[in-house]
Amino acid sequence: MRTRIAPSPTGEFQLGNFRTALYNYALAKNTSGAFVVRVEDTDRNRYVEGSMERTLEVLEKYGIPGDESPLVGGPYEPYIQSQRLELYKEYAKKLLDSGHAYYCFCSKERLEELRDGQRKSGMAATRYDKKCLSLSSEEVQKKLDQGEPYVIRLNVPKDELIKVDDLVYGEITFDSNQIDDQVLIKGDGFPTYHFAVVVDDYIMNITHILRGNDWIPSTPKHILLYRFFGWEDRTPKFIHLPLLKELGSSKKLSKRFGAVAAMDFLKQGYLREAVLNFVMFLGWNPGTEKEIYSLDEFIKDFTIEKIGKTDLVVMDREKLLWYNGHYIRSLSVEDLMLRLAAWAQEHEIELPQADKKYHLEVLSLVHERMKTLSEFVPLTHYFYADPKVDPSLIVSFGGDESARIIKDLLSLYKAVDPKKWTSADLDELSHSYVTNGGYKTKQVFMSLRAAVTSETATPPIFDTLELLGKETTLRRLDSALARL
RNA sequence: GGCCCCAUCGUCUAGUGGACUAGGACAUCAGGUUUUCAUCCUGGAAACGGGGGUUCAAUUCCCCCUGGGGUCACCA
Repeated sequence: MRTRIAPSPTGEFQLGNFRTALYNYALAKNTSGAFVVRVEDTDRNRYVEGSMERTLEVLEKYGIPGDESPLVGGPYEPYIQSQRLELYKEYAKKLLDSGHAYYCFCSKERLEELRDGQRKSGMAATRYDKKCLSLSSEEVQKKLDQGEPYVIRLNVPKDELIKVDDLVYGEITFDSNQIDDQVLIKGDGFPTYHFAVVVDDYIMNITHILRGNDWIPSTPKHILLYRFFGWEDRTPKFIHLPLLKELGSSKKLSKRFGAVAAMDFLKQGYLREAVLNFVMFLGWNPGTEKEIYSLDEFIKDFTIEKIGKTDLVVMDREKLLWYNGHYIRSLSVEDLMLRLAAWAQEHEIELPQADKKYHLEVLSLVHERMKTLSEFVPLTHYFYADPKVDPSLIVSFGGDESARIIKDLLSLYKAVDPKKWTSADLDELSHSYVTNGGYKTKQVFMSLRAAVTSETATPPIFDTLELLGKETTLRRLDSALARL
C-alpha cells in the first residue's frame, strides 16, 4: 500500500496530525509499501516560514520519516505542491474541456451577497448558484482576454447520490444537491486542497487515504473528481479517523492543557516511544490486553479493522504521563543518563555539573520517581547544591524538639567513621537514636530530611545521606541548626 | 439551521445474539512493602443514554428520541 500525509505548512505539526501520520506510516510499512509526505502549501496567506522543515524534522525525531518526501525526494518529485502548479492547470484544463469544470468570474462581493441571502431565506447549506455556468464560450473567452479575474469551479451534477465507501465507517451517501461547486483553481492560480490532493494522490499512486474524519463531508467532491477524470478504478480507499479532544474540554486540543504540537512533547521531556505508544491507542487497539507497544510491534499489528469508530477521542494526559514513567523506568540508568544529556543539549536546558559516576548514582535514586526528563532538575537539586532550608519546615515535623534533634544527629554523625558512612550503618545508628530518645520515627527522620534536602519527598533518607557524603551532610545540619 | 458521523466505567477501550455475575489499562479509593515520595503487590468502587421493536435470548440487529461531534471558504 502507498499512503501519505499532506501537511500544510501553516503552523506547528499537532498531535492529531501526528497520530494520522503514525497510522499512515504503520499501514504502509506493514504491507511493505511506501509512506509519502507531501507538503500542501497552496494557501499563500497562511504560509508560515519554517513550518515545513519543522514538520519533517518532527517525523524524523519520532522515527517515522517519509519514504518519499521533500527531504529525500522520490519517484514523483517534487513533493511540494507549490512546485507543481503547471500540473494542476493542465489537469484543470481537462475538466474544463469535458464540461466538468467551468470558469467563474463572480466577485467576492457577489458571493457574499449570495450567501447572506441564502442564509436569511433559511436555506440549508449555502452554495454557488452556477451563474457563470451559463456563460457562452464566447463570453468566457472575452472575459479571459480582458484579463478578468477568475476561478475554476467543479460542475457538481444535480440530483445524484454520491457514495463514499469508507473502510471504517462503511458506506456513506451524500446528496449532490448539498454539494457546492467547489473552487478548483483559485484566483491566484493556485489549486485548492480538494483539487491538488486528488491530482497528486492519483499521480503518486496513493492507494489508501487515512485522515481525520473532519474530511468526510468533502470526500464526495473528491470522488466526483476521480470520476470526472475517468480514474474510478484508481480511487483510493478512504479511512477516516476519529478526531482528538482534550480531557476536560468539549472541543479540540488546546494549549491550555499543555503541549499540542508533537514537537513540544519531546521538549517537555516525554520520550518518543512513550508519545508513540500513547498515540497508537488514540483510535486503535489490538483487541488484546497488550498495552505496551514498540513502533515495530505496532507496525506488525496495525490493521484497518481495528481502528475504532468513535467520533471523538479524548486524550488523557495522565495516561501519557504514565506511559512516560513506564518507559523511563524500563531504561537502564546508563541509558537514562544518555537520554537526559541528549535531551538537555537539544533543548538547551542546563543540567547540574558533576562527574558521570555521581550523576549515575543520583539517577539511580530518582529513576523510578521520574515521570518526565524535565523532572530531573527539581527532583535532584539538593544533590548538587546546598538547598535553602526554611526552618519552619523542620519545625513542622520536629516541633519544639527540632533543635535538639538536629543537634543530636549532628554530633552522632560527626563521630561516624568515614569508612562506615553507608546507608545501612546510618540507618542502624539513627534508629537506635530514635528508640533511645523515645521519639517518633517520623518526627526525627522528616526533620532530618527537611534539614538536609529542604524537601518532604526524597529517596530513602539514608541512601540520600550516603550519596551526599559525610562532609555535606554535616555542613547542612550545622547550617540548619544555626537557623533554628 | 441543512447534510454527515458517532454513542460500553471519569478516560482509552474489549465485546460482532447465549461463554457477560460486561474484561483490561490509566486515573481514583483502601491495605501491604516496618520514616517521606515513588516503584511494586493485593483488593475495592466505577459503564452498556432513553423508548420501541426483531428473537427462545439482546451491550451486540432494526427504528425513533436524546446527547455529542464534524462540515457547510478563492483554509487545509
